[in-house]
Amino acid sequence: MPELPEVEVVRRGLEGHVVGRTVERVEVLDVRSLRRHLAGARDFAARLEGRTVTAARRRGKFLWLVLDDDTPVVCHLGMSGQMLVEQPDAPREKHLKVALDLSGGTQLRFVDQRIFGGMLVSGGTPDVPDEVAHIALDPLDPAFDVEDVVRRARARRTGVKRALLDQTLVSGVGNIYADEALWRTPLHYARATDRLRPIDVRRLLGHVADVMRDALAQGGTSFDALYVNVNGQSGYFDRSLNAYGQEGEPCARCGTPIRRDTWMNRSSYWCPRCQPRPRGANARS
DNA sequence: GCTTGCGCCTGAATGC
DNA sequence: TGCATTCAGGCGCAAG
Repeated sequence: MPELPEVEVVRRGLEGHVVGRTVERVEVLDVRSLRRHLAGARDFAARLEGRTVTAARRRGKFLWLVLDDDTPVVCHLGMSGQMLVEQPDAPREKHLKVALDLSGGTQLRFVDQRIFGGMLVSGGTPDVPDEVAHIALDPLDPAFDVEDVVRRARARRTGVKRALLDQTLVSGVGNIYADEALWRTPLHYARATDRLRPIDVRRLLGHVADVMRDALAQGGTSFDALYVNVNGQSGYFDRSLNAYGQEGEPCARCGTPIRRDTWMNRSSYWCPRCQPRPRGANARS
């Protein structure tokens, strides 16, 4: 699934291959991918056709193209979304949802098996589309304010992993990177945020940024790499995962088998020795 | 106002 | 073999 580094790789691909091109024709193959564009598929197409793409931007896992009338077109990849630039006559993917014919004879395709993602023409500004307004900055954003996040995290009465996954506190952190950053710090996922020391939160946020930067470095920045990544060869994270998906494997730090808990209808992986489970007031999951 | 949990989706993996 | 169930999880939204 696309995590923030993958979304950034996609953004760079769009910046290199889509910015400067004009949308000549829009084909919507599955309206469910436009369900958040309330005015419907026909309106979506009308708003894009004839417009030139001037920028590709990102905050957290939200991605948007800016058109030459300053309209942002928001794209979210959800769990399974892909953005591909291909020849118009290339074989169509099974889950192709939206195809944009671009000037210069290429086609931008939005492919999404599980339809958790989608596209929409947004209100708001090119810098902050409406759908992104409530999303916090991500740890790779130059304006990311660590001390502000430390303060706001400690003001909450919740568990530390819940806080990491809350997009209004810090954006771009998914289940995989939350577990990896907690392992690196190390902290148990159920530690109460209001009982953490500021230095612990600072360390945690530093590890979140490091995990993302490591993955971005591995993911490459070429469009070839983009193809590789979105085509499911996710060698991207696999090599460097210490916790996520490692149930039963020895912890790289202490050798204790990694545990897996069911948590919030998903999984949490943790080392029982390095990340001891908190008790009493220190726990909040 | 803040925190918590559900539902959206499909297909691979698993169970009977 | 074939059908049913489980699991994966980012996000918006409603309920607590």
